[in-house]
Amino acid sequence: MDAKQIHHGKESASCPMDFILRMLMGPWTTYILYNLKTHGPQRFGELKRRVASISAKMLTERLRTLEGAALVRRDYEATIPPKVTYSLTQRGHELDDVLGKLAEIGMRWEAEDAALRAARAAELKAAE
Amino acid sequence: MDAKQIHHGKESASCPMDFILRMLMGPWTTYILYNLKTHGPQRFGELKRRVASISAKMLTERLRTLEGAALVRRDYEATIPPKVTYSLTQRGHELDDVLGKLAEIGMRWEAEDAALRAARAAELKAAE
DNA sequence: GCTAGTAGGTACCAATTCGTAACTCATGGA
DNA sequence: TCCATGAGTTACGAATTGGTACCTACTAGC
Repeated sequence: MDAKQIHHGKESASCPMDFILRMLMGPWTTYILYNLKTHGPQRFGELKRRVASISAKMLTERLRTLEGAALVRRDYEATIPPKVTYSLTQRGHELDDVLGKLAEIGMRWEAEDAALRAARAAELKAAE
Repeated sequence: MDAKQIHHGKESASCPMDFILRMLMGPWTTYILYNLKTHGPQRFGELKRRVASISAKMLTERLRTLEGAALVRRDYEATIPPKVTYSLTQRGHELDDVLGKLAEIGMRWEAEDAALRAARAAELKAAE
């Protein structure tokens, strides 16, 4: 799946977070993880409705990747219609802290930037 | 630069880490941040030699993006030949903790996976 | 009999991404 | 005179990505 990543020689050993970041990225991954964390285990359709603009193809692909990385568990019940529930594994929950910190920093920066923009706008207004 | 990210309605507000993750990703970003953190401020060529297989184009583009996000500072001296030094900003250093934790988790998982593979290999050997 | 819902899979298509190779500018050295 | 250096920029081209539309199987409801 990531053929271009074969290049690195000695550098790869120095950056073990690379794998995780590659996992967390992709426009939808954080939404999925976030939803599974805050709303608990969910079925495919539920998840799809929550992320709204994601396509079924993408959601499937992301979930399969996350499953492959052992961050998400897939429970399949062969009822009719079938019922598939996704939940975070223990490994998935190990990211809670980091994701939380990331969210906190993101919000702080957003607030700082908003304050800066407001200050600049006030400055401009005072100057005219 | 990220035109596809306009879609989200109410969902975007619930995931402020999305911006940061989008920043941290891209095959090279973590290498760059890691190098600037561990080896201190560096010139373009130095950085390029450390990351080895990155192209000048990509390095420039990533550094510009990081600069735009205020994670990296660019100091340009118009000598001949020119001298450009890159360093982490305060904001860049705010990621130190998270990146460290991510690295720690990544290494732990790598070790766990290696142990698992070793166990499976031993099992196979015992079975034959 | 027709449609809707569940959980996807598949084919195709357009856009984006990333790498490679060549070019820039000014100077100092062989 | 030609080449190398530092820090890029630009053009081109191939591969990857992600979206849309359509297909599956099965059953319940109208």
